[in-house]
Amino acid sequence: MKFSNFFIPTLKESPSDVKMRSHDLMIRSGMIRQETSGIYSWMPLGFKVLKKIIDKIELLHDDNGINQILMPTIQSSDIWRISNRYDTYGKEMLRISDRNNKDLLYGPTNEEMITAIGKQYIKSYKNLPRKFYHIQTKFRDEIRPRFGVMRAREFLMKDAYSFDIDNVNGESTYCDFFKLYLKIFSQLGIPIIPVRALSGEIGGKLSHEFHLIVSSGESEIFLDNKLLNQSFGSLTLNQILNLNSYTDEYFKNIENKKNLEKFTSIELGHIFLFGTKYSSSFNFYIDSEKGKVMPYMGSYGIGISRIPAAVIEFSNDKDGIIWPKELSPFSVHLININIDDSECSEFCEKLYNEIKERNIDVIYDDRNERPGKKFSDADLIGIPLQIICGNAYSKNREISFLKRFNKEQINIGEERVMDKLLEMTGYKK
RNA sequence: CGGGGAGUAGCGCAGCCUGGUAGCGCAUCUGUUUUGGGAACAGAGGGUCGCAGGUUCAAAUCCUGUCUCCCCGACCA
Repeated sequence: MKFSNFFIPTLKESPSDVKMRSHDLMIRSGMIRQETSGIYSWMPLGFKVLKKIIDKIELLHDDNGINQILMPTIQSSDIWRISNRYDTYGKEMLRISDRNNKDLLYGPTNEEMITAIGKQYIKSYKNLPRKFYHIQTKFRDEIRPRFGVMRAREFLMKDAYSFDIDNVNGESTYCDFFKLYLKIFSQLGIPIIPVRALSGEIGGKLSHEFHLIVSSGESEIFLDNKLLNQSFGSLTLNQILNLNSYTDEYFKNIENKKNLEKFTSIELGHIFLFGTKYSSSFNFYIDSEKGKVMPYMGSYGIGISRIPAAVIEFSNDKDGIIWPKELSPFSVHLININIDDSECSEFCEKLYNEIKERNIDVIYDDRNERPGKKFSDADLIGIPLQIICGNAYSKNREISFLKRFNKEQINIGEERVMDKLLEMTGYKK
């Protein structure tokens, strides 16, 4: 992508009502634009990050036999009356009515709808287990939206739902999702901490949240700090249940509070095994070898649109964003300093095309701007590797490689540029 | 919902107290000179002063109402 053809409306000054670092940087780097309280447009750069996250999540869900569907944003009140949540969900639910005065709502979550879908099609235990997911906009009318997309009213969420024959199989599915979540966050470059949670409005007994620890986080979690450097990937269900980490709500109810340290964090994922709560209210039975049984269900959410903000909150410096390479909107930021020097520009064009041919996501700053503006935009946008072509090329045929995270800069002869690039972006060891 | 703050050019703000017909910085456009860390100079464009009503010869400014946004708190997959 050429910078001149990619709309990135960067700002020098921060909007006055912005309080959180990530919110400020998302606005100034032209990722998002506020439409009204808690509702945002995603501009090209922001949407590109979102798509990186979506792609990774889709890939890993598909790999695990979880079927992608797309449910509507608008739901009928009917199914919510069946679960009795139409009355209990409260003002967070945005209620609307159509021209015939039928009560509709903008979905805050989809347990009811997926249960109705399951009930219609799943008739036999031979159809279980069954897992679905969708990635869709949700709306929750938060009392006080804040911090940009961090606590938005309209937001993008991945929610998955599972159907199992009984509790044992349900727990096994739950355990699979637990591990899938660890894998997803790991592949997004996010050091995640799983914590035991209460299940709240959704209902049920088994629930975990997935948190990113940052000092500016809105959540509080309590954990044994030995867990900070632990990998959780190979845990059994029993080990998962005995993890010494808790949400603040859960923490209040536990007995042994020794060795638990408090951290502030951002919640990025939440999984529940709620059992027969909805299959029961929907009278959802299937035929099994033992006669009719109610399926055990679970739901599994990831706050997709919150992830970019959380990662920026976690990784930035005074000059801007520092993307981890896993979800950086581009892998390489090629900067042409001497746009008027034909040798320099020809080299950049050629290098740009070679990078693209290798399917490496590159942004090429070909704009007719002063070096200072190009550097500061590059730092603000935060691509992990900057490749700078300017005077050093004109004089010595050298190109500068600059690592965004520590600003370490080295010069490389032109013949070794591609090799070095592959090495530094991790495409070649 | 309680408490507080703010709406003036795309963004950041001044002007309001003490009424006289709107200004600064950044950004944008033109020209010249510049060009390895947000350039300099010269010029230009851009505003229903959130909205509605009232007071007045005259309202961004005073009064009333209203809408919106932000902050703190309570709340929250």
